[in-house]
Amino acid sequence: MSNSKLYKGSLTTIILKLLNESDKMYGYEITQKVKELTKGELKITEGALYPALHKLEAEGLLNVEVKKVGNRLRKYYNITESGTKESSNKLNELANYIATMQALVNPKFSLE
Amino acid sequence: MSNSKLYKGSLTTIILKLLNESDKMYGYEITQKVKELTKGELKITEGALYPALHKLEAEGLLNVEVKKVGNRLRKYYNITESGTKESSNKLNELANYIATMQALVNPKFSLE
DNA sequence: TATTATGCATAAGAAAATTATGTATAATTG
DNA sequence: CAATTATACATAATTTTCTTATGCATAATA
Repeated sequence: MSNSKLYKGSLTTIILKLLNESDKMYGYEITQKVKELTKGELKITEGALYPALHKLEAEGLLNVEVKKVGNRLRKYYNITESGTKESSNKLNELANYIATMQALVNPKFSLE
Repeated sequence: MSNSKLYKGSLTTIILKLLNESDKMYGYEITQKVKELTKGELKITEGALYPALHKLEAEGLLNVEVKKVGNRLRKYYNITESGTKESSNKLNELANYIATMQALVNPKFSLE
């Protein structure tokens, strides 16, 4: 299977990219950052985000550290070495997907 | 709900776009056209394509016409008026999604 | 003659989201 | 000061959309 798949896993890419750029982030912070960067265009729902974070942690791409801030808990995630590699893979996949879709939709962007 | 969703329905967009540009196409032809335009990057599977075509027809976005070619059947689909409108919507959604992802992934492409 | 290409289809299962809840604390607003 | 909104986590039920597997049949090619 050498061909790329139809892209449907944007969320993982977003999470890995953001965590690859910052020291650590917690879930709620990610939702706010995405809202800010996309001017409200994209809203990460909690029902999607938290399971995704748990999965990435289980796969060893993220580490988690619980911190008590005031009287509330925060789970800070930071990216692991293999998470960094996967982040790079996912970003390449995304760039490839975008190029592919542009070739389909706009003949001007034909693939070489 | 004014915000765009995470993009996961590329196939419908592809089908509507191709049919909006040609008089009529049949399923197998669509798979080949996509393969050609994307230099093999994207392969539409039949398990995804045929149900998608049936759904678009049920929604009134496509019309179907069965033709016998040689000794075999082909189902030619052509786009309806509302299909053309939906095609335009889907293409806008896609362009918007791409811009959003680029803003997330590459700060250079910040949304104005 | 066997494999590959053409042409349709559906069913089972997986993946990844939405929507709906639930719990709890902190801050703001009327 | 009471009610709402924001912060912060979580899970369950459901839906959507895909992959993989299978089935049937004809035409072309090796």
